[in-house]
Order: sequence, then C-alpha cells, then structure tokens
Amino acid sequence: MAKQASIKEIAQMAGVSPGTVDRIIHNRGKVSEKRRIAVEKALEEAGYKTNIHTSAVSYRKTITIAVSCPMAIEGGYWSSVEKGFQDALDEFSDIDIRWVALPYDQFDVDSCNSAYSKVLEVENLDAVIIGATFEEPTQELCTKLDSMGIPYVFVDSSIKGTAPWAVFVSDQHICGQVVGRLLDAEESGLAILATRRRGSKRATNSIERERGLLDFLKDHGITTEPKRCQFSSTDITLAEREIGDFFRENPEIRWVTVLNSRGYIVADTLKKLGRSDVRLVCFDFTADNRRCLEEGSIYSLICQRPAAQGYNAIHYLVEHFFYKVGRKEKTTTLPIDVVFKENLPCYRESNR
Amino acid sequence: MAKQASIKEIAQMAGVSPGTVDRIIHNRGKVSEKRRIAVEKALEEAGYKTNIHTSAVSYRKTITIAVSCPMAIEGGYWSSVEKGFQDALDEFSDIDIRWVALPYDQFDVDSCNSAYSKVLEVENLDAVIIGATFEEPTQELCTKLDSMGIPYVFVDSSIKGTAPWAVFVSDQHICGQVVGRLLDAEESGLAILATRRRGSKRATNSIERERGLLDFLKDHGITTEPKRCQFSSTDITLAEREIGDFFRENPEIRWVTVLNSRGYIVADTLKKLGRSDVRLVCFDFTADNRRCLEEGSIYSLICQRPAAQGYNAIHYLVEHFFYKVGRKEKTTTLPIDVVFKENLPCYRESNR
DNA sequence: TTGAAAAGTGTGTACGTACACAAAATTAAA
DNA sequence: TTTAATTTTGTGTACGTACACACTTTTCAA
Repeated sequence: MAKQASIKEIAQMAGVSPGTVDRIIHNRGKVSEKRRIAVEKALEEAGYKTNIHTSAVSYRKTITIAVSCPMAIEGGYWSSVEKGFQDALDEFSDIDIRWVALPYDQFDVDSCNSAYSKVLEVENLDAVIIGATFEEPTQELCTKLDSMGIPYVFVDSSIKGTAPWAVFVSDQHICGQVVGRLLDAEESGLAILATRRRGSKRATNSIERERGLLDFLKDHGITTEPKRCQFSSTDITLAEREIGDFFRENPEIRWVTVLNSRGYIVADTLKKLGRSDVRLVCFDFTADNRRCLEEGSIYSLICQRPAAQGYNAIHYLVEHFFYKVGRKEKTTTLPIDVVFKENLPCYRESNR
Repeated sequence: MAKQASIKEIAQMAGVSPGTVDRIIHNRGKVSEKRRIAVEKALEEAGYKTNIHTSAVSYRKTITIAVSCPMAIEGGYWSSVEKGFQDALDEFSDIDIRWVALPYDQFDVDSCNSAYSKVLEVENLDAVIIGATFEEPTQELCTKLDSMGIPYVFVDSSIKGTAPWAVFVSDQHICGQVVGRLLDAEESGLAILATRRRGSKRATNSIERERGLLDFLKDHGITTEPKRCQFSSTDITLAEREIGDFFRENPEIRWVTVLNSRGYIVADTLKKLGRSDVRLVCFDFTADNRRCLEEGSIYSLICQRPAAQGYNAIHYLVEHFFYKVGRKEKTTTLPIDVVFKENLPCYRESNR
C-alpha cells in the first residue's frame, strides 16, 4: 500500500501551486499548456487518486435525483430495488442527496405518464433513475432529458431508442435458458403461463425470457411448441379458474414456467388441485414466491438482483457527480441466481 | 434525507463544547455525569452519525492487518478471495492500511505453522484475517491472539474452539443439500469422489457438505449408501488412473459429486472415457471448473462467494477500527450460487 | 508605448472530526 | 482558608480538497 500523494505534493513535484493542480484535475480551464503538461506528468507519476473522504468534506453541493419506478409492494420485486436505494442512500448519508420519488402503477400507462411529467418539473434536477415498464412514454421522457442534458440510468430493464448513462439489468435471454435447464422437460408437456395485461404490450423482459427458453428447447431437440395460458394478475379468483381450466384441458402438462413474478398464483392453484407432479419454475425472490418454494409448490426460483440494481444505480450517480468529470457509460449485467428450497435460507432480500 | 447534525450542533444543543461531545462519542472518559446525560440525549434526538469522510480525514493511524490464507493459484478459489481483499483495499485506499500477507501451502501443515508463527511476529499488529485449513495450528494461533487481545476474523471456514470477531463463510450443510437437489439421483448409482490428503484429516468444509448431501438423500428416501473414491490432487496421471478404475469397476454410477474444488479432474477424466451419461456436480467458480461447465463435462457448479468473503473481512475490520469502539461480533453466511452452463456468462470472478 | 482586458497563478479559508493542550472548575490536603 | 493536585471542559490546529478571491503575467488594440 503505497502512500497516496496529495495535491500539495503533486504541486511541489510540478513546481506549481496547489490551485493550479486543482484546476487541472477538475479542468476548470485557465491553465497554461506548459504547466498542464508538467502537472499531468506529476499526476501520472504519483498515480494520483483523489481522496474521496476529503473530497466529500469540501464538496457542498446537493445532488437532486428523481426516481420513477413501479410502486413497491411489501415483499415484492420493487421493494427489493428500493431496499437497494435505501442501502446506498444510507451509505452515502454524508452526501447531501435530495431524493424525489415518483412511483407509478405498472399496470396503468396514465399513471406512468403522469409520474414522468412530474419528473420533468423537478427543480434543480441532476439525474433520473428509471424503472421502465412502458416503451413509448419512456422514450419520450428520455428524449426530453437528452435535450435538457440530464443524465438518466435504467434499472431492471433497458428501453431501446434511448441513451442512458448507465444500465443495471440482468440478461433476460439467459434467464429463459435457465428456465429450460431447470425444467428439464420432455418433448411434450411444457407450458408457459403469463399474466394478462390490459392495453399495453407484454413486458420486454418477459418476451426476452420466452425467447431464451425457446432457444434452449431448440438447442436441446424439443420441437413441440409449448402450450400457453394467460391469467389475471389482479383478480385471484378469476386467475385460479383460468389456471384450473387450463390444466384440466391439458392434463399432459408436467413442466410449467411463469415468466414474471406472479408464479405463486399458479403454485397456489396447483397446490389446491393437488398437482404435485408438475414442476414449476418461476421468477423473482418475492415473499409469496419464497413461501411457495418453501412449501414445495415451486420447484425453483430464478432471481435477479433487484437490490444490487438499486444500489448500483445510486452508486454510479454519486460516483459520477462526485469524482468524475466526463460521462462514463456503463452497462452492468447482474448475475442470475438459482434458488431451490435448500439454498433459500442463505439468500436475503437485500442480496447484492 | 434529513440533514446530518454535526458535532458542533450537538454541542450547542447540549450546551457544551464540541470537545466534550467528542470525548463522549469516543468514550475518552473525563466527562461529568451531568454533561454525559445531556449530550447523550442530544445525540439520540439528532440521530447523530459520525461523518465517515471527515472522520477518515482526521484519522491518521496506520492499521496493520496480517492475513494468512492458502496460497492463491491463478484462477483458483483463493485468488477470488484475494480479489475481494484487493477490491476492499482499493476502496479504502485513502486509509493507511499496512497489509502483511503470509500465505501457506494448504497441503502442508508445516508451512501453515511457519506462516502462523510469522503472524505473531508482525510488529504493531492490529488484526488478523485467517483462511484456516488445519484445525489444531489454528486453535493454537487463536489462543495466542486472544491473550494478546488482537482481533481475528475467519474467511471461508470457521474453526471450533476459537473466538473470532467475525466470520465470513457459506453454509456447507446447505451446499451438500443442493448437491442432492441438483444431482436428482435415483436409488443407486451415486458416487462421492474426493481428493486424498496426506497426514491431515479431511477438510471440515468437505465433511459438512457430505453430511448435507446424506441428509438430503435420507429425506428423499434414498437409502443406498453412495459409492466412494479417493484420488490424488497433485499427480494428475495417477488421479486419472484412479478415477478411471473406479468407473470401470462401478459401471452403474450415473450421478457424481466432488466435494472440493477439484471437480475438473474428474470431469476431464470422464470426458476422456466418453462417459457423457454421468451427471457431475462440483464446487467453486474456478477457471478449470468453468471450462468444464462450458464444455458440458460438468453439469452444474455450486459456488460460494469467495470475493465477498475477502471484501467483507476487510470491510469489517476497517469499520471496526474506524468507526466503532467496542467489539461487535458478526457471522455472515453468504449465499450459495448455482451455476449452469447457461447462466455462467453473467457471473464474474469478482461476484459479490 | 501604454494600459486595459484577458489569461494564468497563488493564497487562504471552509468543510467536520480527532486530538493535543490550555484553561477552568472541583476536590483534597494542609 | 489557602494552595496544590486532580478532574473536567474549552480552544485551536491538522487533515486534504474545493473553491473564492486576489494577485501577477500576458496579450493586443489604440
């Protein structure tokens, strides 16, 4: 551990004053070519790295971050993302971060549009964190943010036709392939269940997962098209009837996946039907899904790292506003964890 | 985000000087009961939290940490632990940490004893990080450290009869159960392979994993005792002969696990034997194992989070020496990740 | 050649904590 | 009661960076 050189020492090395070194580091301009070269050489030689602690002490600015994500439900996916936000905010509690939360209902485009318009009204806005569900509204928002020069980062899913500064997601195509691996299905008897969505198109994540699963099946010589069924995400009674009807009509089904986080609805229905012979692979480490995994009605959960997404988003922005000058684009693809009943106890909601 | 109160503000609230507040926070003594109560009340009310940045600026001490772990092999388990150390040291590069590495050969007790005795000779030793392999030498070391009042933390495995300040491990019993889940073996045809160890007893981690697997089998109605085979960990030619002989003598074997990180040796042998019908579940995200997973000769890897262990160990110590006064014992059981060929690309060596 | 204006450079203070030291208050001893 | 010893409390400076401001040098038009 070599001792870190200070700005003062760099200044001495380059034969200038600390102020000049500071101007070069933050390129505040007004420095002659001659000294710039000398200082940059010294900086290089000493391997100078700004002392984050001291830097934080002197830095007085308030960073305003607006965040627009689907509303969190206790124990649900977005509450884990929020847990990640909170962890990061706690860690950076010495930095003055103004946090403007503008959640929306992920099943209601209007609510999303309204949240997005509030984002644009936030005063002194420095950056935006977006957990996108709807494509067009998000594209519009991003275009406006681009023209205002305000950086934005995506968590959970990325929207095409936008220019985010950073993206924190999981590879959904891989998720789909892992479904295939875990189901270990035979030629026929596979079904893909999904929740119905009013108005809007299917979520991009779920489309990409399905593509991954189908690719896996093709690679493993399964040519029979999986059976499909849609069920309600809001009306549980209706959902149970729809799912029940589907399984009665297709008694050969033995391998099932639900490509979003509502797998527990299917699990509970299958349990009521006494169908313990069905292997069910679902998504996300939510409270309901964990319960079903515990009970044995879900075989396995494929989990993203929502807390890591939230944590990293803030970490990135703080780092950007704090230490870096220029834009440093970054896409972080987080691991996909496979959780069985057995290793469930060692995962926590805040898994990062 | 409520503004953090500073020591100065706390002092004002309690009607004392900042120095008094400081003495109370660090219990440097010499404070009257009357003011202690007043200040503690103010501290409580304001929810005071020391500003880590400023704290780091004023704190000038050098922390000396000795670390004794098995020597890292490029791409191996302990190199990931070291990656975690390095990440943490980089993150805390503003803090003056003196880092004394004293690695030993994990297959040689003498080398371990020698490393441990060097630990005790380190000047101004503040804390020790131990990656233990041998029980008795470690117990002896810990007893001495206890009497010297020097804190130590364990990574990877904990040793009984010691009093570590913190422990960063995975639950090996769960690991074993997950092996059972992934193998999905039938009544007979299961084998447990292990590397031979000269002189010393089997590693505690591997014993605990076996126990977990056997418990899983019992719970799932498999009563046939698994077949066993030991092979050399140093002489690959010998190992391949031993493994080959075992499979020729036991042609019914279809499900195999290797309870330490040397699974790739078995995988490569099986590949040469053309036995693609054997499902092999191995441990640890090492370069060799990743290659076999990629090639398909390993079905699945059960991975601990060595980088997280290393990172957390240093994080804990820095936190302790930096912010906390008293001892705060902590056992962190890290998640166990299941890696298939499909989700391999989204895990990195530095997975935390 | 002169003298603004502009460009370049140095100085000094603030940030909040840690800690040394000086000052004040209290206690104990004579 | 007085004085010394002791305990308690306040003050001031350092840490390394950020940034405002003052000062010096250069540039360039008149």
